[in-house]
This record gives sequence, C-alpha cells and structure tokens, in this order.
Amino acid sequence: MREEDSNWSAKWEEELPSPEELIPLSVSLITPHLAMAFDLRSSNHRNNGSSGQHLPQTTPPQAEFAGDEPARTLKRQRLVWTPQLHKRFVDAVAHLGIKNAVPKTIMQLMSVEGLTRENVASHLQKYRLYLKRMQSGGGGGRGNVGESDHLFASSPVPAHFLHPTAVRQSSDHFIPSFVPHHQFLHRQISAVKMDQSLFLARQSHQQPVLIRPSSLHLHSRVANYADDLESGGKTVLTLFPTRQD
DNA sequence: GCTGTAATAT
DNA sequence: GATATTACAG
Repeated sequence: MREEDSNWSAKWEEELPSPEELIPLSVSLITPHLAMAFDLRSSNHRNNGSSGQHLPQTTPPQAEFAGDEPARTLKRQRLVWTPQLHKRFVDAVAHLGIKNAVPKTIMQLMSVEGLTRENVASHLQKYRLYLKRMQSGGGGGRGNVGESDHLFASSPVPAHFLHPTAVRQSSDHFIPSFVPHHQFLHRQISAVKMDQSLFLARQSHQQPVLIRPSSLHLHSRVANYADDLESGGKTVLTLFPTRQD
C-alpha cells in the first residue's frame, strides 16, 4: 500500500530538470550589474515565512524602522503559477482528496518554500471557478474554458474533481484521507529536491534570474528567494521552466 | 483561527 | 490580465 506513495514521489522526481538543463551551481548567476538592477543583496535576508529560521543576518532591521513605521519593506513577492507549480498544486489536491484539500493542507503538501496559505487560497479559488466552468460547459471535456485558462488546462484535471458527488472512492485507486507523519516527511523531502531551482524576476523585466539555492539541506530552505525588495521593486517567483509535457 | 466567496487593488 | 488583498459570512 506504500506503493502509491513511492510512485507519487517518484513521479515528482521525474519532473526534475535534468542536470544538463540546469545552470551549474558553481557558476555565478547574478552579475553585479544584475544585482544592482534588481537591488539584490546577499545579506539582509529576512524571510520569516514558513521554514526559514536561521538566516544570515548582518544588518539588523531595527535601524530601518525605528519608531512606529510599520515594516512595509517585507512585502511578499508576486508568485507566478507556472504549469509546473500548478501541476504540483493539482497533485497535492488530488492526493489529499477533495475533503482535505483546503489551503493550509495543500500548502503543506506542496512544500514549496515561501508559498503562503494566501497564495494557495487565491489559486484554489481560481481553480475552483475553472472547474465549475468546465462542468457547466458540458461533460464532454472542456466546455466553457476560455483562452485565459491555459495554465489550468496545462495539467489534467483528475476525474473526481469534476464529479464530486458521483464518484465514491469505491475501490480503484483513490487516495486515503491523510498521510502519516513519516510519509508526509518523505514527500516533503522529495518535494524540496524538486524545487531547487527558482527564479527571481522583476515584473518589469522579462528575463528571470536564477537564484541558486543555498546548500541543499533538506530541512532548510530551498532557495533564498526571499524579500530583498525594499526598494519598492516587485519581484516574481517562478519555478524553473522545464520542458512542458 | 480557518475557509470560501466576492469585490477590489496592484 | 494575473495575482494579491481585503471584507465578510459560515
């Protein structure tokens, strides 16, 4: 019965970009010029998001907003839902089952660094609307889906998403209700491995910048794509664009 | 506090 | 246009 689990994580592993597709980590990916343009600094990381604890912090923030000025420098980056990331989302939802597929658990299962519950909730909201649109468009497949649904169309919708009532988890292969701790951990680990490469890009620029992960320690962070936008520039996080399938 | 939905903002 | 944020209800 653990077979499904290993398949599941193995499936994710497959989607890792092959080593050839990745820029070697030994290469410095951010030129000083780019770092300038993006106002990136290697210090001053302060992502108090989910899993990052011990961040190298050379400049204490206190000096900046002494007084009552709220820390508006810690703004979240705009998340780009790439097909890969969306697929991960769908996988998480599918494996959680409709019942448990709520933002918090989805977020946990996806295990993407920096992904917030709000990110997931927002995406989930849209995704549900998309599913609704598909159903109302006639059972044939895609009915009312419009041109703007490329992202959602990029990942197949599991059958039981569309027929929440008709499908009872009879026998076939539907997923259990929840995941035991160790299993959950195992999945998180493989998830982390998949996400080693993240992009940091500015909204106004087209060219994303690959942030190389700090050393790939499993429990630690995947990549420090954190904040660093105190200059008011907006940054965009996206997964490494592997080839589509 | 968490979720879902809708409206609104960026 | 895509995503975030906010407000509100359950």
